[in-house]
Amino acid sequence: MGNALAMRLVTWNINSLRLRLPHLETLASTLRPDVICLQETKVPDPLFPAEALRALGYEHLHYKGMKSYNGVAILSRYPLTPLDRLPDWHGKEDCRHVGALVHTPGAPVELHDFYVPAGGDEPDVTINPKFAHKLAFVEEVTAWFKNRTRERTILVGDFNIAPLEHDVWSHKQLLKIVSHTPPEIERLTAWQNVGFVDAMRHFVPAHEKLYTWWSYRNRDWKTSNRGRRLDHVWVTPDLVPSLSTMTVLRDARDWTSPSDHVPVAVDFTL
DNA sequence: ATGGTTGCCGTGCAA
Repeated sequence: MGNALAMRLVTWNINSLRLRLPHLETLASTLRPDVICLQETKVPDPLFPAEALRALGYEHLHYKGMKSYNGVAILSRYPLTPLDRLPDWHGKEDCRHVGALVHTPGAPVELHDFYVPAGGDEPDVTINPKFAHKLAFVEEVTAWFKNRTRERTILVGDFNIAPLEHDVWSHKQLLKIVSHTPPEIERLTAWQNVGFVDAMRHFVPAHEKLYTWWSYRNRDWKTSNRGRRLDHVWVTPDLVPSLSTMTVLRDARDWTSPSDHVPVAVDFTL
């Protein structure tokens, strides 16, 4: 970005960092983000392609990954101070959260990158432990943020919950589908109400459809357009005046061998 | 109501 006191932030569930490294290069050269938060990197730390990312201009890297599943990463042109001592959510070492102070040309901002559990297919905690895990994860994260100072903080990631009626293609048909059920939405809303503002909906009114994910299982994602907004950018209220633009990079869903999620970019004047 | 596809790997599992 031209403005020295600005930051372009992208969040993207890349669904395998190593497979889609060429797409990340495209993203880096076209949007030129200052900071990129990735989810589902699916790469153990010793195999993380750090050199390739540094070559793209992301000198500062903070990541936590494992074999085959999950994995999150922050790539930054600005120096990072990783937040160590983040909780081990739900007693699992499953690489769903990293955080760092980002030393922008303005004052530092605290950035959290989350990959919330998808929760399986059955929205019933008594028969589906993955759904129970998802609800418990959000509850634990909510309780943790209640005890922190909540200023100059940004939360992004694949939250795997589409909370608003127009965050899904059919509110009525998805009410019993994991990602849009009332217990998930209640918990996500409680988390947000700890002290965050939905930055995407700051730009796009609640009555307009807004999606970031289209299933692989639709032959023609664009025609059927059965999308959901699973990816989010939240900011503390003090950062709302610094929100400048927001872009959902819908075109990325048509890239060769795409992720099922598309990148979301937000520009700040910090 | 069901099945649809993808990535990880080398089989089913998770999404």
